Amino acid sequence: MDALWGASEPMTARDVQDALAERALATTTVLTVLGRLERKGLVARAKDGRAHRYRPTASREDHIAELMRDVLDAAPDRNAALASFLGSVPPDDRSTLRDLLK
Amino acid sequence: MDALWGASEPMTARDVQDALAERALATTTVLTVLGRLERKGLVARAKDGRAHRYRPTASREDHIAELMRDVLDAAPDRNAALASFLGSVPPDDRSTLRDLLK
DNA sequence: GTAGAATTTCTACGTGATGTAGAATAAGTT
DNA sequence: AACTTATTCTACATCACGTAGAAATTCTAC
Repeated sequence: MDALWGASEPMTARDVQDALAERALATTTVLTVLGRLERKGLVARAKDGRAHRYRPTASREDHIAELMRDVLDAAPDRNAALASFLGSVPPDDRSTLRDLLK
Repeated sequence: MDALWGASEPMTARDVQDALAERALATTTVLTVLGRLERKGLVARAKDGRAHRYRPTASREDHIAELMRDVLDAAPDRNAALASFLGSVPPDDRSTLRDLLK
């Protein structure tokens, strides 16, 4: 659905439809979904001639990070949740985190 | 719903119903939900006399951690996602993580 | 400037998850 | 055996989501 993370430029609905050509979606389907994504704040759009150009409001990784925070926010004990998270994640991730926290 | 994280002992459906007394749920409602949670592997049950005793299969924090991993697994670039996560989280959390990674 | 094509909006339908609970059934208790 | 209680099965409303048609809007080209 969010195959417009994969583009560098904002895309029109037509562009999105073409990018998802394997699925043979109707144009209205693409528009409906883009509209719903906009309502949820995941994409923004700007008029461009007859059409609109849609772009993600956050990068895919930023979006992932936001979801992770949302989940974490549900924890009554954040520290315990973070500890469990660290313990359950592959060692490479721990290395990454260690480096990033320098 | 999962107010049985809050108990130390496995609870019967009746116990759960009592714990959620404010909601005045029918007994069958509680049973239905517990059954669905069992199907999803979130709770396990063992027979105890006429009834069953239900218990969470993981602590709340472990469950949170699992959800966080599930989200992270959707990232094509884990490191970037982790970086964004660290950047978007309160400083206290970063301290916690630093300590845990020692 | 009007006909035609592209774009958008509005409405709608099927499916699956979830909150809710009744009817029927099973299983102890007295 | 009668009664209470727990469980299962079925069901319904609501919501998100994938999908798309009909209608309205808006460019474009003649």
